[in-house]
Amino acid sequence: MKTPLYKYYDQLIKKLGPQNWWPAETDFEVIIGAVLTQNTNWKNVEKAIGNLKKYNLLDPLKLLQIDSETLGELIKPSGYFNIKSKRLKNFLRWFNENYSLDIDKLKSQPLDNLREEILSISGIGKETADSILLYALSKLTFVVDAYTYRILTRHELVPYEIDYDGLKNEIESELPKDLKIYNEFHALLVNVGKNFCKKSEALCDKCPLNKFLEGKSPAI
DNA sequence: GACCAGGCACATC
DNA sequence: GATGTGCATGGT
Repeated sequence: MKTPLYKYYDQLIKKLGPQNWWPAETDFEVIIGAVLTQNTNWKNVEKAIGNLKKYNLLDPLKLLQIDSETLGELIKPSGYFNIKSKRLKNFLRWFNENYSLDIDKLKSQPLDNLREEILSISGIGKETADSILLYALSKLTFVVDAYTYRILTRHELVPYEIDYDGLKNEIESELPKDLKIYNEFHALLVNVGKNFCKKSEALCDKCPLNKFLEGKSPAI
């Protein structure tokens, strides 16, 4: 017997198909994107990452070496560029001092220790940390974000009072412990959040799955 | 011009 | 422990 959240995942993947996240060419690019997309439209992040690629700077050592002001200019399109420049520098210094800028060394660490370590970096909160862990390092941890909360509360799949850890635990306990499912479910929720379940709309009226979930139409 | 976008740290009560 | 605020560009 599948849980309600697992059923919801099934409906989304059947309707929308695999999202094949994260949209990046390398694991390191995932990490940079995870910081740059904090409270920011992904299109703006793409412009910023495009600037880094243009100057061949999407590389841990090169980004560690350039000064914060130059980095800020390059990532300006993603917004909050001064603070994000510092946050990237914080990560890169930690990455260099503890793992010699070697992403394979990061991947070899156990999830719980690594999550604690990454969360201790100033500027890396829970969502950014979990995004890095899941999408760059292939660790089994679910990524909660504003879309996750909005969609699942509006569908009454979780209570409105739930917080980040509560939502994360609820989803992880109701889904199979499977990297592909964690990967796809989060990406599907972002898709639904962007295209159907918008903030300005009180209800997800346009969501193709809403009527089914309310039991008012046959299964899709 | 208002509102929104794949948060986070910090101040204040 | 909850709540408020600054950070900033670019699209709708």
